[in-house]
Amino acid sequence: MDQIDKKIVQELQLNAKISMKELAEVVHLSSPALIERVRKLEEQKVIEGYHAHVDLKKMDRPICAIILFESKDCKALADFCNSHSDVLECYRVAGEISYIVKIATYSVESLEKFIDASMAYGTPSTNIVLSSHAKKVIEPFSVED
Amino acid sequence: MDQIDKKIVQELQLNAKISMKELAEVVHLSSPALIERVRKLEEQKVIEGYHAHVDLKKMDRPICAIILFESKDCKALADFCNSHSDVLECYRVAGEISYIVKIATYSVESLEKFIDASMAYGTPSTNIVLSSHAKKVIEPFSVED
DNA sequence: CTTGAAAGGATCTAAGG
DNA sequence: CCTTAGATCCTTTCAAG
Repeated sequence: MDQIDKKIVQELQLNAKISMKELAEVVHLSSPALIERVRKLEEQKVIEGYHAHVDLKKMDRPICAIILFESKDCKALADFCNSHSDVLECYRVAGEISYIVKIATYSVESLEKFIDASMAYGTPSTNIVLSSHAKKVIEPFSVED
Repeated sequence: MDQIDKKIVQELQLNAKISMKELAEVVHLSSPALIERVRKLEEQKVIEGYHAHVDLKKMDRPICAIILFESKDCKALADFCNSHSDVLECYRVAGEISYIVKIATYSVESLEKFIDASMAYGTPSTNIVLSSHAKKVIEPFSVED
């Protein structure tokens, strides 16, 4: 991962659909050289994939919550979460809290329904998201950080 | 958003780089019809963008943590988080906890450094992520949920 | 790695249902 | 709002240096 690879990864994080020709110009490389680098980044799985991002509100999921769980049976909780369409992300964590889940749902009613269902697997503590910000470009860790 | 649009969004979430020709075949539509639908989904901002996903470990960020903050000055905390390269996501939430931040960093030492720096803006409670799962395809909310 | 040329696709347009 | 067919344009690949 030299500086050029970093720039390539950065650009593809911002815009996965940029053409190889245009990206080649951005990093001052010829198309064949650029394409070979991108191929290697994909092969090494530095780049895991290319995905469209959707607006949760437009998907009728205006309510977002982060739920902290204390649970004795993380496996059962994980299975519940993975099979529930409201769940976007789940994290097994070390500490007093054992599971953290991010959900997006339709209404306060559907949120209540989720919480009630989840209580079979642990003790939820629900935090409604008021606003959020997610980084589009993740940079390789460097010592300046 | 009819059934075809849902399928289009689903496929583009899985693979942003699928060609319009191939996607047209998947949804049993002609290329021009498919392209027009995709254009509208982009224009309506149902699809917000297309991004490459990277492997955090390959970016020298093997340690992931979710940090819960109690803070009196959320603005200052938000500014700190938005300017720090370790921070991937941050959420302003309602409740006892006021801020939830997801970070990815290089080492226990760099984690400590982050926590120490963050303590100027609030009281952090750090949860190290042991394992995680994120949904690739977000479906529109439907009554069956 | 670069350049340039050739091949193969993809997208766009136009005409028609 | 859709389809088909044709034309154009662009990207990628290949060969040579």
